Amino acid sequence: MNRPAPDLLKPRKTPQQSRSTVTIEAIHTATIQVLLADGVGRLTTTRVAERAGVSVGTMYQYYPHKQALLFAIVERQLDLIVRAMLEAAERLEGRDLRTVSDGLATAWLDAKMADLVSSRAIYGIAAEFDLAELMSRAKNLMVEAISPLLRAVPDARFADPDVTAFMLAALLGGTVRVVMEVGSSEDDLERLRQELPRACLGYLTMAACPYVRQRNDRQLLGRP
Amino acid sequence: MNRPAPDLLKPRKTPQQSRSTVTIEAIHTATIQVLLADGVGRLTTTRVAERAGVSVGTMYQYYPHKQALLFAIVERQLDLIVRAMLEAAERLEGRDLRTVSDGLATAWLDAKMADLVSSRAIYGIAAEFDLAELMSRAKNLMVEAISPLLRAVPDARFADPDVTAFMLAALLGGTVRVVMEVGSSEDDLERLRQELPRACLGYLTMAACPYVRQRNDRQLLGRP
DNA sequence: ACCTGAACACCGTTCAAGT
DNA sequence: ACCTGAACACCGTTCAAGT
Repeated sequence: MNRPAPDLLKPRKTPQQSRSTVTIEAIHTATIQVLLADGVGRLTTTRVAERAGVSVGTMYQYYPHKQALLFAIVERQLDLIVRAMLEAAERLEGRDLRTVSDGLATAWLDAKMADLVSSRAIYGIAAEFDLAELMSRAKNLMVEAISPLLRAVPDARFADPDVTAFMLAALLGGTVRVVMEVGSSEDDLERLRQELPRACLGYLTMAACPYVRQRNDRQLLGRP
Repeated sequence: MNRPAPDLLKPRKTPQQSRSTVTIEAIHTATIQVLLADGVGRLTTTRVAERAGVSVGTMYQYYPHKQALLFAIVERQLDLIVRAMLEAAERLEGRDLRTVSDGLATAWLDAKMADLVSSRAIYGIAAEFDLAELMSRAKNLMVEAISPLLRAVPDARFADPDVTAFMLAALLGGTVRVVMEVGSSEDDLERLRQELPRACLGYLTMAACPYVRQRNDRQLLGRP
């Protein structure tokens, strides 16, 4: 509903002189500062401009709306997380199911928990404007990384690695999101940390072909 | 951040005469209509009041903010879902692990998919204002329903049913949410429908004590 | 008890005028 | 090429005046 054309979300002007690059940077960091200090609800264009030391008009030369300010921040954060997952995927290529499962789950948790404040802030922003496309892109990247990883697991075969990767990405992303949004005491986060890897392994085991499941399960019995 | 006191979200005035009850109802349905017709972004107090056939001032006698309008809708929707889950829990009491797992997953999916439009609209609203408390309450109710259910499963023992219930609720809620937010083609929803029950069972099997896992797994091999 | 709607404060966005 | 800030349109909320 009411989604702006994608290119409108990008800075509308590319810097030609060095001073404008500085301006863009200043606006960007000012947005983060205001976001952390006052929350999304109190983030106004005037406040950001003031903090950045420029006039509102200047801001509108580089960011076409208020949304674009927030968009830039979310984009950077999603980038960090996607990169962490791609690195994990590379590192885990060819390892066994349990290692892959654990590796993905903890990589995801680490990436999200690394900057709790930013993560929470971003979930706070989420529906303030339309993040669907941005999230969708990030998710596709994850699926594209996980899918071949699943194919390369030596001790399991998946009927449809693409579907499994899709579901796994949704499971990881969604579970963490809900826990963080719901308020999430330290206890809750600790539980999440313990249980997410199990959920991940549980699903993957279930999605793998049956004989694998049995084999893998016997291994698990070895180490309670 | 910047959460209004809970009681401010409720109607500030209880109807004394029958005409005000009518007014409240009119405002409520007008909000839904505007939401569905124009989206959250275009929902304004004037528009709602106009559609309800009252003046803005009247609206503010019963709903202290714009947020309260949306709050009322989300509350009703969450209520429906929670109720569906409680009923499912009652129905599943004492059944075996697989039945319980499947029952919960499909009850959840059915409740969410029953009114796709509303569900999406609600996720769209979600961060527009602070739903944390509302969501938290709904989640607690679910955990309280699931936890005893897990205890009553005859063919499995859980080390900590509360933790498992907590995680299961997060898993169900989050996964569906992410898939719906990301845009979700019909294909994606179909995949979700197929995979969520497996994820649910996978996690529960993993969370159950090992000997159960093995037993349950043999059963599964019987019916591929 | 309930309703009205002009009035107020505030915010996002623009644009004519500057360097 | 880049910046300024008054001006405009719009929206959430209030309150004195009505029935």
